[in-house]
Amino acid sequence: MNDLKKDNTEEKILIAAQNVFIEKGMDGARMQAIADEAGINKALLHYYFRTKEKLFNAIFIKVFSQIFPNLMTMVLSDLPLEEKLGAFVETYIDMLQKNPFLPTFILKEMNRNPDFLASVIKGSGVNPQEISNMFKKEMEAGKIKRMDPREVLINIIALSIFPIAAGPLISVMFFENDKTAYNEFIEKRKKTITEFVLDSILLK
Amino acid sequence: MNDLKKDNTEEKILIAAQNVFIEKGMDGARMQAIADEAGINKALLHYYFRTKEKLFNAIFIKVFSQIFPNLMTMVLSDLPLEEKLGAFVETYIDMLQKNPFLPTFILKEMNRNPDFLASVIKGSGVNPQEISNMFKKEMEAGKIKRMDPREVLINIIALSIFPIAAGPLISVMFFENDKTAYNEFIEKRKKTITEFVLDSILLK
DNA sequence: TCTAATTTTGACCAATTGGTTAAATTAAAC
DNA sequence: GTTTAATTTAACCAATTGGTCAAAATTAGA
Repeated sequence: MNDLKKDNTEEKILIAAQNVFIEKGMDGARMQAIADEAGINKALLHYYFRTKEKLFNAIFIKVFSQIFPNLMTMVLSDLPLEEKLGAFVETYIDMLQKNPFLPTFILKEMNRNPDFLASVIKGSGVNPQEISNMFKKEMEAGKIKRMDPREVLINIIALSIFPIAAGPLISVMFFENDKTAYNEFIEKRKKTITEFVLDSILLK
Repeated sequence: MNDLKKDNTEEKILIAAQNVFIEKGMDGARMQAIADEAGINKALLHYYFRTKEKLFNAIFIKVFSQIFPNLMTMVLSDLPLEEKLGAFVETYIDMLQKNPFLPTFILKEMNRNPDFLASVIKGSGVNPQEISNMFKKEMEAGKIKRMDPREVLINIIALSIFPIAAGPLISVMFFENDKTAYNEFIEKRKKTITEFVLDSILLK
């Protein structure tokens, strides 16, 4: 058997499936559309991934690992908090700009199967405890205000994700659907989110 | 013709459709499921709303008006900013707790038809300009920091909506899927979001 | 009460969709 | 080169789904 050929087809399928699933969701995605985008026969799709659900699960796992990128390495770096936060927000929003449908996809499909979600999180290597500990240390060092460290993290993520997930809405409501103006707004947020958070948590 | 009966059936359909659409989305929703939930025949569904798309559009408009509740009246009240913000966050999160699928529904289905989205927003009576002006006045009065007023509003909404939209994720990652602990967390946020925002924007 | 309009229903339909199968093609093993 | 196994394809299938239709039931109006 030629591994090269097999890997190639499988890879093509995974890329195509990710595109279609992220845009249309599980229910809106069509196996035929995925086959077309991969440039293969629909039967071949079922040859590699027996059912739509199995293919979807594979994609969900793959996508989930992308949404929490080098988050952990950043948190564990020994940069000062200000720079750490700035770097995180910037690369995170960068990634979201390239994959604007990603947040909504996760948020929507997350509710499909709670047990599966739990297993995906466990397998993803994301360790919120470690991030919380990082913030706790900064609190004990008197650098930032005492508060629930989970809340700090969730606030940062919320401020980063929401304006992209709600892009079309914000674009229409605040920028008369001018995409350039909206993109500039998001671009600026790479800096202002950090300021906003630091102004709130830093002990002056 | 008996208006009472007609209104009753139509109302039953609208309620059932809202439940099904919000949980399953446009693609995942089944006309049969809506008919069942409304306790009527599927043909009757098509008698009142000719197509699935027409029914969906009616629901989207209805739901959209719920997600920005008495927002405008709150903004226009002459309470001091601190109380205004506190009241908004509290009632807003209250509403979201009762309709946890609502944000994801809007975020997902928003991309289906941009023109329709724009028309819905225009018709919804939400006026972001007026809210921006309110923040601008507070800036000119030297009460809060000078910044893009749109950003203030979006940050408040992001901090309120995201932790509910991402509920299952947060529940698993931070609370070992303990719903009670998660709910307490959200409950506390009714206060802490306000503090978080005020700490950041207030001029001390 | 009788009639016309409206509302409700059950049976039905065409199109779509996920999935199968058997045959054909390609690659690997000997 | 022949055989064997893996990959790819075209044709097909059963189930689901949005939607229709004609008849039945209910209501309104005279």
